[in-house]
Amino acid sequence: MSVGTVSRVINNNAKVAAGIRLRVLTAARDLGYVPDVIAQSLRTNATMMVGCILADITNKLFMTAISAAEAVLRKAGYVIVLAASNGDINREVEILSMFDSRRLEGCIMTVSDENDPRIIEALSKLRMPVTLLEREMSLGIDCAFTDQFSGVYQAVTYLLTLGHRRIGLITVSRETRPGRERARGFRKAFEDFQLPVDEAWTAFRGNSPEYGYRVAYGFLSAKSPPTAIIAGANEMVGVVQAARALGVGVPEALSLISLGDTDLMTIHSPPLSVIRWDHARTGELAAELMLSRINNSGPDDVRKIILPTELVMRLSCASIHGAAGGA
Amino acid sequence: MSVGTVSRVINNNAKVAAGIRLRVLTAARDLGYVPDVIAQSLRTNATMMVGCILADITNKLFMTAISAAEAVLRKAGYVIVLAASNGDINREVEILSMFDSRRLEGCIMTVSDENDPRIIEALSKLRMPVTLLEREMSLGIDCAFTDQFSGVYQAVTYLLTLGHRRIGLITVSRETRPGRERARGFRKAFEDFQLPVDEAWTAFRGNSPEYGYRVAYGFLSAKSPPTAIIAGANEMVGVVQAARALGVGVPEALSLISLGDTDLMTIHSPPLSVIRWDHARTGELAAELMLSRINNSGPDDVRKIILPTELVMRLSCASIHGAAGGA
DNA sequence: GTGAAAGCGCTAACAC
DNA sequence: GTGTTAGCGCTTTCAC
Repeated sequence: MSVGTVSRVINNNAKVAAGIRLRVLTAARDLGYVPDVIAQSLRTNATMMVGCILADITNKLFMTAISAAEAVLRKAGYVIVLAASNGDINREVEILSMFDSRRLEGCIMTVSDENDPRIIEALSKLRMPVTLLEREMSLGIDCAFTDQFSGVYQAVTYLLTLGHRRIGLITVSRETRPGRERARGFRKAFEDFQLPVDEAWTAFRGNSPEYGYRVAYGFLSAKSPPTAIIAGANEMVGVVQAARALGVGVPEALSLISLGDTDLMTIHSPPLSVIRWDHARTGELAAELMLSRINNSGPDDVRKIILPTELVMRLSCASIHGAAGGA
Repeated sequence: MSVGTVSRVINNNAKVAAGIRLRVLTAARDLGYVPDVIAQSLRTNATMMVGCILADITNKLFMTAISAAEAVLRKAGYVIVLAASNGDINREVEILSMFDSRRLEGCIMTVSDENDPRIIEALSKLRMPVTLLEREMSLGIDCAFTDQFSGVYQAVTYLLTLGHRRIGLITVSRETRPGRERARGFRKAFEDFQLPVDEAWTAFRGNSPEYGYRVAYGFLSAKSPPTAIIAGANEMVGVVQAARALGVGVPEALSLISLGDTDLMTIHSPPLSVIRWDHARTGELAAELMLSRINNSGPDDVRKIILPTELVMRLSCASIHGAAGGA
């Protein structure tokens, strides 16, 4: 009963005599033997770990994706190493190189700026595969994201139809796919209505309630303020607070649409209309992309998965002509 | 320039001639050399990883603690391996043994049942140190938790003072410290008021909006329903929805106090009074306990850290004698 | 079907 | 100060 044999039964690989196998197994149990994954990793070059980098690991929407990713990765024997970047590119680069030296087999992440040369360089000289979550880069990197263009396009179109013309948009940076696509959807909706695009009420430095509050407070204090605001789920918290602070009624004086659905949106009264998508599915798909990349299965070319968004009408949007209504 | 020397400059340990050191460093940079942490780990027995197990990694309040823990662990060179148990003890045991075979150096976790023999056995034969987050066990395990007894005691006392007598409590299982302490605080408040403890309106199978909804719906449909409900932050979402569904006004007909503060509580109108505590601090302290355990610094005996809670009065509680009010 | 032995990339003890 | 070497716990040829 040599170490080789033990190894064989542990990995129940080759054919081992049933008797020996049993003896090894019982001995292992009795001794409380646990294979040392570190040593295995050194030998096999497989650490069975994938990294995840998020700007904020406290964000429920993103963590919903990570949670789903964790479930599929776990099923494949992988474990998740989680790190927060706070939206700092330097930290992202740092974490990436740390993941690299720890030999993680892949990384699912949200870069904070798709165009920053530092991250581009880091990513291009990385030995492990990366899958982007809600991000897109021209580096031959797989990604899974949602159709924020259509989401905002739909939201703006809806508001335009209700008669709104001064429409606010408070969201994340355009250095990132969602911000860029949202800006694009915003413009396109105006254009398709043959209306001049009015970007006076757009703000792209989100992602926090504080930012939402500050910007919305400014917007709503103007001489002729926007009559509707579309905001990211995080920023929306601040928007609602600003409206309340200024005594601006929803939806009579201000229509609201959140980009991303949370408990908060239905608790608000009136319940907020939202652009919604399946965060968990995003994470699942990102994990599957990752796994097939790790296993070298699947096609060799870059894969980009795009998921739909939908407009959920609740009661936070009113017609500008006076009558309140949810549709 | 031998491997030994290289190792020495990488770990800038012993004295290496400045010239050699420089040569090694530049060579390393030019070749893009990254030390293999796996090999280091095998050799030094230090993986520089600590695990975290949460029932739900989507829970913002707990992730706030983990995020803070991650920050302090990172400063010490550690990385976090995150796993979700879904509140399933078997999975907790499984994850623990997986962490063990991966040689993680420690684990910060929330067990789902402090009394389950399976987890007790697993924990007692674990080679790595464990720190409990919001949990307490009699196994000589360090823990960091908040004073939920006082929180609920304060909340109930406040409501009793306002004249409420039928008070609901919807929260997590008593197999877990917070549930147990909340139950204790509930009873104690009644006793100190010389009032019979009325546990008709308590429910201890939370932790979800759905549960909150179901229970609150039942409570509020009774012939003489509770006039106040205290509920965990998650459950509170459902409580609010149930109240709305049944047309029960807050605070006129129902006073509400949330156990745990979230954006949601201030967005609700009227803003909800809450029992609040510092989630981030909890995580920080758990991480510090962990580090000192790993480094064998600090005293050898079990350390239990208890953090305060506070009552934040907003506008969701009314006097039972008719007049609404926040205090 | 099983044992012996090499070697994964590193660190640390030991010589010099 | 620096080079040499053993060995961390495992997997995987290669003999038998």
